[in-house]
Amino acid sequence: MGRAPCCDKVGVKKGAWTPEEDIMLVSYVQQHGPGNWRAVPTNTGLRRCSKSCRLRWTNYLRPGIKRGAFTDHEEKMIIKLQALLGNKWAAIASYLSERTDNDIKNYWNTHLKKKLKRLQNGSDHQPDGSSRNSVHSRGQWERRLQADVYTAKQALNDALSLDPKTTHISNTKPVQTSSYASSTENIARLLKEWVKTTPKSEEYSKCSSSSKSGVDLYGEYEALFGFESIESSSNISGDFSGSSSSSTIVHGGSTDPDPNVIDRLSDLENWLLDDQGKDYFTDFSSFDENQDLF
DNA sequence: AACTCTCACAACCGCGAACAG
DNA sequence: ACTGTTCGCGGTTGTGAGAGT
Repeated sequence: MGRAPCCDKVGVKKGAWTPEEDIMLVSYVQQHGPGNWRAVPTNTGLRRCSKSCRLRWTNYLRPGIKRGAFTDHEEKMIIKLQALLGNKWAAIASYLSERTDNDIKNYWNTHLKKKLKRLQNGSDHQPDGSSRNSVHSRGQWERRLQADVYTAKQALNDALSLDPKTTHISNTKPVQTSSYASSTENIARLLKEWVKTTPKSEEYSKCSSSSKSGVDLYGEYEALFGFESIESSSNISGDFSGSSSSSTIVHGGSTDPDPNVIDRLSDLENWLLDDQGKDYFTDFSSFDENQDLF
């Protein structure tokens, strides 16, 4: 039998959300909390599909969402987690506080996928058949990566196979009405952006231009896979169990993480933050020959 | 200045899982 | 156990902005 549409397609508005719609949605969620999205359009008068309301809330209006350029550390986390988990964006997002799965997915598709492909193609480039990019070192690297991915997967499986009733991986904050108040910050930001006419920030410009004009391939690898400043990202290790969005890992509700679980996750966490990560990609020795790739 | 191309990101769509009756 | 509904996820598309010609 056919699947019932999530909403009546007739009269449903599509496209970009207006600040007025955002305010209507936020005020509704402040009152009733997120959930029962089916009822949102009728109760708010929004001429939007329930799915659209949920998406708008989870990706843009929800409190605690960080916008703007991804940091080096976030980039590295995404790369490693993607290698480990595949395109499980919600799961990856659970490790990156303040980022949404949609944000990460977009960033991967528009930046990281291309970046990695470029780097991979560059390393495969063997014009004379006797490139310094030896199959030997490449093979070593692949084996090391496979081994460590296996180890990390094992750690993840162990952690996830624990009894959910006693598993408190997350110290996700309990849902409180007051927590929605900070949505006003998101609204304020959206309103600000709505009327913004100023040029993009320096950081953003730097970020977007670097992908086109970068010339230091070695530096690119270092930047991608080095973890030189873990301290600067203390929220990852300190807030490791804190989740930003819904996830397959988070079991939610508790503010008292089980220390056993944290211990069992440590292999994975260590791998994610491991400084050795960059070594996988520095076995390639012909960076200087591939500068034209950028 | 006008046009085209490329990029980045917000939003949509369809599928499957989870849940309720 | 079955059926219908709702939700969440991942892939894909649409579109505006900026860069290039």
